Amino acid sequence: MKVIFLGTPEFALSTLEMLIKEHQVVLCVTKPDAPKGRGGRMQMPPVKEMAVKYGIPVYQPERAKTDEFYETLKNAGADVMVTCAYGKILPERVLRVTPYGCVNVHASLLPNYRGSAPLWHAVIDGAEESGVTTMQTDAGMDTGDILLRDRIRIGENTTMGELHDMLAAIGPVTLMKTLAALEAGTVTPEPQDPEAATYAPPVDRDTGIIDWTKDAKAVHDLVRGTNPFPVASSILDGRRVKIWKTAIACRGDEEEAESEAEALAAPGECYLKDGRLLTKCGRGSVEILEIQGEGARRMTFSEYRNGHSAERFE
RNA sequence: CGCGGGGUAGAGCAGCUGGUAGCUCGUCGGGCUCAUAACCCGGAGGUCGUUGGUUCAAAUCCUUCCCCCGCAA
Repeated sequence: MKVIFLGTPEFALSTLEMLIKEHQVVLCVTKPDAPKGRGGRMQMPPVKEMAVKYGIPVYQPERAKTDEFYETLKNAGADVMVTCAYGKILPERVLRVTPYGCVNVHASLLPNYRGSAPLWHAVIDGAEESGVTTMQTDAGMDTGDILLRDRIRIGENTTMGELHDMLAAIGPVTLMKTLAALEAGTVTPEPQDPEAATYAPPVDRDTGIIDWTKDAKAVHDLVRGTNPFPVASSILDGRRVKIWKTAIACRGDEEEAESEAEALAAPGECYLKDGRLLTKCGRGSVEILEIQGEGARRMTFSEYRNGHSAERFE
């Protein structure tokens, strides 16, 4: 089929590449170049880089609600539009410029985690499974009828980055099945249950600030759910630090009770137990495995402690 | 030219109002202990990122380049 692809970040690359191989991508729509990284130099979105590499026309409008946007997509003469983390809501009329409409590849099991950051929230919430959903895009925020879903399990220590890679790997597969089924007319769009919907709002640096009064599991989930971006952070003895990796040392529940002394410790307090350097949480404790101070590289907590005090997180 | 921090023993840091370097951990040797990421004693290990300069003298001041990182986007 002739396809218009709309996507922006790295997550969309595997899907775009598969489309290029299996179908004919006639136009790539992506967000405008933006200043990025240290130095603030302009950089093109990952999707644009790939499109350029394959010699596919690129369109980078600021807004999607313009006549120009509508005309451009309509004139592309495609059979179907595919969106994958494009980052903009498409107007109703645009969704109808191709015979097969628009198919969205979303990194969650809809109706769970509608919105822009499903990967992050699934891990932060401690969800045990996730997956990829393809849907017939409508004018809402990930509210369209579901076409196909593929599931995967999320491990206890899986990071957001790892989940990203897993879903980026199956996304193209789910999409190919979806397109084939659409063409063959063998798929029945299934409406989402609005009552069951949950939302995944954008994450920023503040999302990663650790609340040590929460349970060890919640702290650990936040750390892995914000790795490798925006990364969990806290204040340790007055210094800002990033916390890249933790392990649950003690859940503090019926299965894994804390000792009396531990239960009384203040949240955020660091202490040694059985040769391990632990940090007290609201309930239970975690072992910090990888930490990073300002202006420093990532290192183990033991290394960090050689040159800094490490009494208590705030 | 977006703002800013940093590159000093194997690791993490201090020293940076100039006079050839110190702490913690590790490591090696010895001691002590039922035992401990315990403790005690002793040793090895650094041309202080790179280039040039100022000076009687620079890790410490100025300069070139390389690398790392935080913030903001």
